[in-house]
Amino acid sequence: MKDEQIDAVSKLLKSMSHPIRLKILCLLQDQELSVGEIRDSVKTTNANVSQHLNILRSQGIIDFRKDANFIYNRITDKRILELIQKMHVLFCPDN
Amino acid sequence: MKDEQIDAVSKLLKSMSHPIRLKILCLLQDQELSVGEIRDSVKTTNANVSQHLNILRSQGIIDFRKDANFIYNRITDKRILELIQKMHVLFCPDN
DNA sequence: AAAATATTTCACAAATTAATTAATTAGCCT
DNA sequence: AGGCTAATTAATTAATTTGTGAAATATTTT
Repeated sequence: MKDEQIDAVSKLLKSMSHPIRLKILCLLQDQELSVGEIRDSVKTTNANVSQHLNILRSQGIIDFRKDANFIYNRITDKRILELIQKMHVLFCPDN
Repeated sequence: MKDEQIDAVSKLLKSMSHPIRLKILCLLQDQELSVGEIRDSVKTTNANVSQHLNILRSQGIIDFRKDANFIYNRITDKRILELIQKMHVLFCPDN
């Protein structure tokens, strides 16, 4: 890896390396979820989820669509899906 | 992933997500290197490399052996090797 | 034993990250 | 329009991370 790539990938990893954000990504693996649904799953405040979502959005990892006054989030980058699957295989062999 | 696994994996990712540490891991993919060799490659101070190595060691990602007054470092966890390879395929398709 | 080399440890300042609360925006419904 | 719900933004504070330089440790060499 070249230095630029190192920088880009480390930023990506950093944005995935917070437990709340990693959990969000896991939840979004196979479904889209609203901010409120995510908030309930990760058990924190609305504002906190919103901020974490923003970090993932600014990295281009997730995208959202608006429906009424709900915002549905989903993973846009297929490479992230692959990476999460790989981590699952490597580090969570049972289940 | 269960919550405990989420926590464990996010710690792992966090330790890999600093550019210096990611570069160290890339360098150690196929060879063992002394602290000084790593210092030259990543262009920082000895103390800084030493501290980053400690973070990787305490995560069980790398190990070292002593030879004279050199310390040679290598990756111990094969899963880390696989993960790095996957990231390389996904995010650095050319080269 | 002293000097030199390789690495680590320590203490500190600067920068970044994270959670919390309150305020704000946006869209729906009656 | 006014009230309600969903989500975001902003400001503040606490905690963590990072890099640096100096001192310490360990081993080799002279």
